[in-house]
Amino acid sequence: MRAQRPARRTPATDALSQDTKSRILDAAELLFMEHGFEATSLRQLTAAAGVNLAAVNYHFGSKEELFQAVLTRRLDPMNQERIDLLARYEREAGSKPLTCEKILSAMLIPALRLSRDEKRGGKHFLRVLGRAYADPAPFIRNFLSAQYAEMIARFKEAFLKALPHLTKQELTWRLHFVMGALSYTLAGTDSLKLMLQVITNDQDNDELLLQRLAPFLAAGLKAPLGDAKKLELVSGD
Amino acid sequence: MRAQRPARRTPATDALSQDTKSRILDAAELLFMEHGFEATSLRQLTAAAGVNLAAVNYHFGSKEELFQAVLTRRLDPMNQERIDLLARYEREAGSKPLTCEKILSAMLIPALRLSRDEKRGGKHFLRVLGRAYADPAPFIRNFLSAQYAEMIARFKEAFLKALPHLTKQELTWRLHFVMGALSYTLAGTDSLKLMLQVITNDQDNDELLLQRLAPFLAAGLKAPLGDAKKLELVSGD
DNA sequence: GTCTATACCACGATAGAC
DNA sequence: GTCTATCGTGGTATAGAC
Repeated sequence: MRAQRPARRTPATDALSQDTKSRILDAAELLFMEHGFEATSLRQLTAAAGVNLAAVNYHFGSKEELFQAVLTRRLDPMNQERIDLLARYEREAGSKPLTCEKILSAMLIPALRLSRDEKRGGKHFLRVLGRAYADPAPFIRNFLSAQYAEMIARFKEAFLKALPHLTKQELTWRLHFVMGALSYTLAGTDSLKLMLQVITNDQDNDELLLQRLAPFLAAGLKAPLGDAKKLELVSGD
Repeated sequence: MRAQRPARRTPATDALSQDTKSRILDAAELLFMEHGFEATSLRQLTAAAGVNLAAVNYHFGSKEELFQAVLTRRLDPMNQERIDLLARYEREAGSKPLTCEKILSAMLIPALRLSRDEKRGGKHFLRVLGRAYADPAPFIRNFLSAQYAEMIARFKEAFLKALPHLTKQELTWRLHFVMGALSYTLAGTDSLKLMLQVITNDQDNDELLLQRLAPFLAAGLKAPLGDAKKLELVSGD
């Protein structure tokens, strides 16, 4: 069989162990999820993928570029889905502003679908993504901010219309909190689960999780502006 | 001057370059903050601390145990402060249950004080901590869940009294979201700041940040239980 | 007890043979 | 496209100086 480099891959062709590039991506997604980026060696990665050590550098240029490829493969379609869903909701609503809950749905549903889709990495990928958010490596930070730029801008605009009482700056911070809680939750960090003694069984699935997260975030977004004295954050002893 | 190993260190003695152990801890805190745990080499760390390469293994046993020492040095006192502050609030309130805001204050104020205290690592440490939450390494996950166990248990109990309409399980999840947003925010991940185009100047300090975070979290905690249909999370496309 | 120099094997990356 | 050999650097262990 002649080796060739396909211009564009479809989900169908990714189904069972195919070309070198996809095998590397699949193995990388799994191992980065289990051990993180730095703690995953190219030697164990290429061994798991059944390819030569040098194949990563040949196909992706470096370990860092491989990581970006792992992220972009799932993240771009998911964010595009979010943008499209938001646009559809806005079309359906006509000139009326969307509710907070509706806008949140446009963020959460594509993430939920991805986490359920084993063919697209499922929870593996979201955990890699959640960890990437907190990574201090500049190449990751710059990459993520570029990947998210368009989606964030659109949702910010939608939230501004839904929450006219908030200033732009206030909304920016609240979106920061939303993204924090969201990525944290989707990443499913075990440390917190352990801390909180959560028993995660199969019934307690991602859909139920997001149904719990959504009201929490919606209430936070709609909250009245903070009063410093009420919270006694001024350190008086 | 005779070399000796003090049984217990005080903040005062940590003020200016002291013994090998403290110099290593200070350098580690700074470098782990800047580059993360895995990306920081013991060679650059010991060079920055002005000690020999083998000193880390002599004093701490391994790089992993050094990381735990970096965490425990700040985290234990902060969580003890949280527990004490909550107990004081409960004493002052008598038999009445505390408000959500008051309980959140007991969580946030010690964190805010730490972030402001340059002598205790300030923001450096909180950023290391935020990243540690998302780290998949088992030794970090187990360590953190053990360190937080007591604090979480006490606050959970307090919140249960303040929010009698929530089931224990529901509260567990909401605390998960709270910890997510909190650690994320305190960690101050630049990727999100970049994504959201936040201009962080000196006036936009941590106190202001927590004054914004607290109402958001309080509203989320007090939110009514979620309604799945309202959020249209059921994927009917 | 504390510190230093050094040796060890695994790592990411790359050049060059095939 | 793939493979092997090799380089500089990573964490770690230890022998011996003080």
